Amino acid sequence: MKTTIREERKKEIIRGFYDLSRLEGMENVSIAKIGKHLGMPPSLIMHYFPNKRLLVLGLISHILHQYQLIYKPIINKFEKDHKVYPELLVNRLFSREWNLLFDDGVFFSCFAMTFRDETIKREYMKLHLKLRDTLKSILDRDPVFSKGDTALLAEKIFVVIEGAYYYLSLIGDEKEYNRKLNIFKDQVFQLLKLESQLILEDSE
Amino acid sequence: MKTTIREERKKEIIRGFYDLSRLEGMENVSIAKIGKHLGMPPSLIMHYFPNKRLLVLGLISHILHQYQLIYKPIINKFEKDHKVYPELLVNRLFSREWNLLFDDGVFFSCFAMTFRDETIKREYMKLHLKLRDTLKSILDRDPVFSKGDTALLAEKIFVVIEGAYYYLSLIGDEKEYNRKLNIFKDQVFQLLKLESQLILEDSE
DNA sequence: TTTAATTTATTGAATATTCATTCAATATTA
DNA sequence: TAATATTGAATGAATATTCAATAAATTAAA
Repeated sequence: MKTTIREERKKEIIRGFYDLSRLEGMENVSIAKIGKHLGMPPSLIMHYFPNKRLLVLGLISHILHQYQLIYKPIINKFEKDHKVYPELLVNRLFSREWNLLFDDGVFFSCFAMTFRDETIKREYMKLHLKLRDTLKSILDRDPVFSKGDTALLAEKIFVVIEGAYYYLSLIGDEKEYNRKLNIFKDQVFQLLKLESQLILEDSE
Repeated sequence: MKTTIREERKKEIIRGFYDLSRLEGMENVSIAKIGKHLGMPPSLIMHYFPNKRLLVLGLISHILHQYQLIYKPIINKFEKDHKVYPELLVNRLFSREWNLLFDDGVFFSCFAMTFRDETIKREYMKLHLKLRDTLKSILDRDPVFSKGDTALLAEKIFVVIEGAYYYLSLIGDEKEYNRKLNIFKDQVFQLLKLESQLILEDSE
């Protein structure tokens, strides 16, 4: 276990960076602040992350990993089943229990960096492709949906999910939030319903 | 015209802030840099914007105003007509000529601030409500669509537009970009078609 | 197994640079 | 004459990063 201390410390630092970003906003977090927060000198942070960009890159991997985890329970649920129940799927795709575990502000701060850093852009791209692919494989296991273009359907579903994720983040009022959330859930539900109708009609 | 110099200068400063943000990323733009870029001392900037937050707020108003302008030609086109041609509408909603006039990186940098600043959040919210309202009023002028829930339809359309705006910004490859763009255009087209079908069926 | 050598982890002080902001003085306009 | 616009110099605080020194852990030699 040569690298155990090293890896532990790196994780600890990124975790501290994330926690502070959540509290104060990413653009207001400095290496000195992370050091103070974790009770270590800034020079130790620089020892593990030789410059700030590498630290930011580390945070982004962390964020994207966390984001991906959100969809883990969805996958697990559907891994046993070989049939997709649209209501169930929609509810899970829009479930926001994880909201407590994940900071949207940090996510979008990192996303904004996408426009100035190709490496970061690729990381985000990879995540989005993976999410679509996961949904595709869920649909592929269903006897009906697998007859259609599951990749296409996954694209159409995720564009609504992500548009909703973006737009709903602006809404403070809970009632209004839920009203709109239900609109978008219904919209995805319609996509699923329409697709299965078309497939069933074709096979007649 | 007492305030003409004042207002001109403020515009100039915000314009400089925007230009630099575009070039170097918003988080890397300081008051000193704006000053150098415009050939004026930082103290003059502080004269018009007593602190940086006010300057950022000014930039955000500018951005959101520009963003809104994107949809001006769409509105103008449909203001004369009292009929909505779905293909035409979709093409215009997804038209990206304005991409050259508008920096997405700055837009999302400002959007990220939404999570830490209620004033900024409200500004963004206002913009999004206005865009939906504009589309609603276009649909309201159409004899068919006006019989349905135009506000609901506008929500469903914009969530796709905004999801696409977000997602497509990650895609560099032009072919792939256009392939996906067409998927989302088709998706909105389907929303419009389905809605008019339902209305026409109901009225029989 | 103990010791010596070497690599890695940690510290704290110091660096130059950049940051937003202040201020008093001068120039311009109303 | 009064208000506003503009300048340039100065501020202290915060920034990322460097460096030399010490402590701890790991490896190699005895």
